[in-house]
Amino acid sequence: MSRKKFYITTPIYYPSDKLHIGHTYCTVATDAMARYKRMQGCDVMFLTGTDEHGQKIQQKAQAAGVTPQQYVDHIVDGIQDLWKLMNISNDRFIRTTDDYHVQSIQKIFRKLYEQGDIYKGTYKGKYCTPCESFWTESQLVDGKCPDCGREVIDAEEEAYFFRLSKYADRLVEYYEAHPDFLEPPSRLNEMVNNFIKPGLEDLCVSRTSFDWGVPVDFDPKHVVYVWIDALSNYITALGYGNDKYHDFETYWPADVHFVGKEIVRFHSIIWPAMLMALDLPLPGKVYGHGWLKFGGDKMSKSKGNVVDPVVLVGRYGVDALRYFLLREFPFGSDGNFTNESLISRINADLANDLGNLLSRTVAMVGKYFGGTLSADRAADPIDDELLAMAKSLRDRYEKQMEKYAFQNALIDVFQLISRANKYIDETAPWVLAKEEANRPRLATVLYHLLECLRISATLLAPFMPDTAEKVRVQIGADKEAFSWENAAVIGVLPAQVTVEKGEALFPRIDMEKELAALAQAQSAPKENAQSQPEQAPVAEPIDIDTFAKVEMTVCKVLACECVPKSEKLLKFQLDDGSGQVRQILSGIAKYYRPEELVGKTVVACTNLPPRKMMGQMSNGMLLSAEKGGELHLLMLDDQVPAGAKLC
RNA sequence: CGCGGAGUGGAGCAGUUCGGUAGCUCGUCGGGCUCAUAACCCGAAGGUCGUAGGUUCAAAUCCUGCCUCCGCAACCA
Repeated sequence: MSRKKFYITTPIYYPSDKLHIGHTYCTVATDAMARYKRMQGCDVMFLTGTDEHGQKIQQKAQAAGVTPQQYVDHIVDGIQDLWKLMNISNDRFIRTTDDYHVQSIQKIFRKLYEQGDIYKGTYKGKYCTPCESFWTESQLVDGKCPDCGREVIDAEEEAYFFRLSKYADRLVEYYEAHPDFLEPPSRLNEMVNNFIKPGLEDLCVSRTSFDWGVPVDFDPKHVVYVWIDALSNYITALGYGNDKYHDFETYWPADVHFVGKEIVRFHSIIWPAMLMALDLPLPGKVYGHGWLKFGGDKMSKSKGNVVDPVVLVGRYGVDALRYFLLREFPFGSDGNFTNESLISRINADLANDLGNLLSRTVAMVGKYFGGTLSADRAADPIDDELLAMAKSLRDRYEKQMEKYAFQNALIDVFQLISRANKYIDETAPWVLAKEEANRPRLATVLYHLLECLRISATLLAPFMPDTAEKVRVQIGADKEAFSWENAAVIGVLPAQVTVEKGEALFPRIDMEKELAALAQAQSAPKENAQSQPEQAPVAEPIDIDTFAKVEMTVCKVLACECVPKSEKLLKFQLDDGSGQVRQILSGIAKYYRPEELVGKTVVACTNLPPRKMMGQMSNGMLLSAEKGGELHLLMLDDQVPAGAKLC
């Protein structure tokens, strides 16, 4: 009988920047799942990789003065280092710049073209020749280019399209027949309501505006756009359309794609439609996990609240971070990352409960038996509850893992750990140790504790591989004792087991000290750690002439009102000293109420091209100052006259 | 009426599918123990489950209205 296969993937990440904790989260979850399936005896294929093409990379490389290939090579090195650091056990790592992938993409593209699922069409739009930009009808301002205000002409750009619309009905049928295809279920509603119901449009799958991509081999001025290039990685990495690998038959379809919720749409609509077109089976499941926020805010570079996994691993170790990520947050929903919660998890669960249980158990075997348990036993009814819990843990854990409920699986394991700590109190080994006659009973109690540690550590191994190994060594178990089968059995360790006292698994952390240290480590720019070519200077230096081009005019606020249906915009009528009323829209509705601004003296940049927002014209930009989420409109003394120029 | 998620003891969450004594972790207070990483164990205080109605013998759970918060999309020049 052949082993059951299990194929699991992460998204392929876009190496235009350093990866952060969100990518780490997804990859760690995938890794835990892969390790769990391996432990169960499955033939696992765990794939991750990088999506390296596209305009953004090309631009970044150009800015850094290197070739796109050099640029991505450098970043990908960093990503692979990060996965090594995080103890990620991926079986394969695909780069969309790998030859075999490129070759496959060309074949896929050609096949779809030849069978009519891809057709050559035209992207119609308005073209502004000086700006070399395409605009849609709705983007135009007064029928003119929104950037420069000049005339635009009708123009067409040649492009290839994928007949996505053709598959809309089949997709809906598929969702109905496989309600588990996309999880959590709320995400499916979102997809159907937002994208399928309004009608699917054919998808533009090639570009001519940049060339860092896979060329269409029969029409080389086009490059294949991200949809086909990136999504196909899940099959090209198995050898579909190439000779590099030969296990497509073995592993496809994937059992599950783990993806962030921002790319659920691509994986639940475009990817299945592509597979239908290729006449291939669809993946078993797409799981859209949530995002990690930081202190309630979305993480973003500009807010400076990006959590760097490397810093955390350096301070607390890989396993602590891996555990925290999967224990603290329900996999399907957004989670709020805070340094406090991280430290408190480590202290409460890993140091106090697990680490301390190991430490006290091993210490007692040492103290009372010289490190090797004697073989005599004496059972007691008080053991029953603990043992029942230990024996049944594996099945409860399995149920949660099969649902990708990592959080609940870990909670189950720690219930046993807690119960074992309580068992020590109930049995009071230090009392038993006082009378020689109690030795069999004492040995029994300690043996039970060691067995609970063995079972717990076995089941924790997918989450904390290194820690499980440390526990194994300390409790004197051999590797076979840590098998999936043994995790549901009591009595696996030899009766006369010999323990080996070791270091504390997780030293307790001083919360206050660490918070201070972390705040510093995370806010201080890591100048030396930044070896990336993309490190741009904080601001590009400009000369005085460039600066002088900016016209800043003092204006009086004549009127100010909210823009209907807009959360952010306020509409200003301003006296700029010209005698004409100038209208400017500004995204500061969150910070000011319109009536409080009337009559104020403000500064506007007045030589920006006009721009349309929410259907209204804006002729310039009001100056304000922002830091750390606070914003203040620049206001001058009311004696400054309207029309005065800043210089 | 753009789409979606969430409101449960001081904090963070589970429970809502298929109504039936409101649960977990942290924190606080009191007690116990000494094997252990000032750890562990027990107990207590603390919630009319956002709000107003409705269905029901019974609602955190089902239905309706409303309020608040948070994402996404269109607007942050």
